[in-house]
Amino acid sequence: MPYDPSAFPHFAVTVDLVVLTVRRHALCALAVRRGEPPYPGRWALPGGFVRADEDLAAAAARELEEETGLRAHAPSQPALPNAAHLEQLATYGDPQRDPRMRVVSVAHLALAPDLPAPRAGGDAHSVRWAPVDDLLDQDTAFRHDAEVSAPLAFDHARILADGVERARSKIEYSSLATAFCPQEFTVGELRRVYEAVWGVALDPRNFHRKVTGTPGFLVPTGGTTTRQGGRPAQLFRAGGATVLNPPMLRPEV
Amino acid sequence: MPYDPSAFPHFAVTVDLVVLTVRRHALCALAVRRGEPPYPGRWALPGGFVRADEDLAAAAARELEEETGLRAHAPSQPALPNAAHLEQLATYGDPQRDPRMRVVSVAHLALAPDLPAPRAGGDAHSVRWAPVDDLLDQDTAFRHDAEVSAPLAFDHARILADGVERARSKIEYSSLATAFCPQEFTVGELRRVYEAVWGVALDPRNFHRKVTGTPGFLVPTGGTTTRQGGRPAQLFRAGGATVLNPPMLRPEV
DNA sequence: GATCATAGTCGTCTTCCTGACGATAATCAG
DNA sequence: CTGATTATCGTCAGGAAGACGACTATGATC
Repeated sequence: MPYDPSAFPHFAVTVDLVVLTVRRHALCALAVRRGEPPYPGRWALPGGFVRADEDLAAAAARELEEETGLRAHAPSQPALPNAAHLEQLATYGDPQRDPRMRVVSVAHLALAPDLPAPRAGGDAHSVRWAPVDDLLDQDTAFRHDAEVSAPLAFDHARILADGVERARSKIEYSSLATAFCPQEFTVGELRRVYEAVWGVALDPRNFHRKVTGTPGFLVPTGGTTTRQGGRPAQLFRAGGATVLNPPMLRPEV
Repeated sequence: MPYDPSAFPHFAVTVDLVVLTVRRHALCALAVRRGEPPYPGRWALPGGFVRADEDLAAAAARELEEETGLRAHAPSQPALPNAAHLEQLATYGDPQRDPRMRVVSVAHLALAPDLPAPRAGGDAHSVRWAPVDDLLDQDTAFRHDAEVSAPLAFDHARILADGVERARSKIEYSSLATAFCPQEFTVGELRRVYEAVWGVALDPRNFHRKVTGTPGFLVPTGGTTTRQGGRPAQLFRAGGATVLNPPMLRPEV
């Protein structure tokens, strides 16, 4: 096929990952500390170059596995152990976003259950889960937790904010919140996911009525657990339903 | 800034446009006929290469204006005449999607009011509005309208389908349907937009109650019109509200 | 000019869903 | 045994939506 390679500009293409999980009642994102310029020592989202013969989704899945050990699952394969939800988020291509060269980044959003510990690629201190509120808080100059005292590198604060907003809105009308839970979970655990992602308190009784009354959302496994304390709670798996109609309503204030 | 240009692969980056409008009770998309290989003679979405110093949104706005004369308006400037809603849709980067080379396409979605006629770049026959159902119908071999008898070039059928689905879902919970209307419009005209985009019939009385009862959605201009026949209808402009809560419900079947 | 078709607008009624919240059940820590 | 904690069921009032009747104001037709 004839074409003229000089007839159009060349770009580097990367994938960046917004990997979210819920830890200790807080929505957290995976952050890596940069070792090299630009922005050495600053925290950034994990990511990397797309390879010459690699699809965008494949590149995102590869980066996710390299950083966390998590496998991405396609919508068709819903219940692998250690599998995370992965979807494309948006693409960022401001000409000035990387001082080195023209880079277009295709950001992806991954939602994962709480993991024992982030698997560092090599240096255990170079990757961590950080509460998104800390990462996005611009006014961190006087925080005593120096680990997150500078804003994210590049335009990653913007990307993270977009990913968080996507997650917040998407759990309203889809069953995506179950992606934050282990394979078997209780209604209370699912409720705490909503509470952490939205930053609100939900009425346990109304929440229970809503999720157990939506056909196909939850299927009971028969087991119970007391891992949250209190009365034993029924265990559920995510049902086949992917859309939630009518949606879960996010409280106003 | 030191870097090694051979350390990562180079890509061509394009923007492709899904430009939607409502004409004669049908949801239509802008299609251009390709003159050169690959896929000569086939219909495709408008689009083109991103320039070396151009932001993605700017490239999409430039292509939109080149093809239609429409200006894109940012969310801050809601009511320019001849302005269309423009937003990023998704990015497509399958290594095989263009047989010539590795091309990553950042697709954008534009919603426009019905236009008098598509402004061709040069050849008036090379650009047209086509009903999306015709463009997406794979089984067009025996249609007598030969103009749309072949599937769209590249992966543009997939992109168009994604754009249509985005529009269909987004008018549920936002005031985006007004982007398909002229600056002043009636409740009935707005209802016909929903009916065309969703392909359903809506009850005029319930629709009227819903849209006029949602604060900030519509503001009356004081005028009336009989351009639809029948009793004169009040004219409205789009109000400041961008989200629709509770949403407009799309009928089940 | 009377009649009719068309489109717009206002109400009513029933049903469903939600938010608020009382009450009961089953565990663990002392 | 008592209290704290969490889970689960039930009740009630208010709001929103679907179904649909009724009326209004125009242009078209006879």
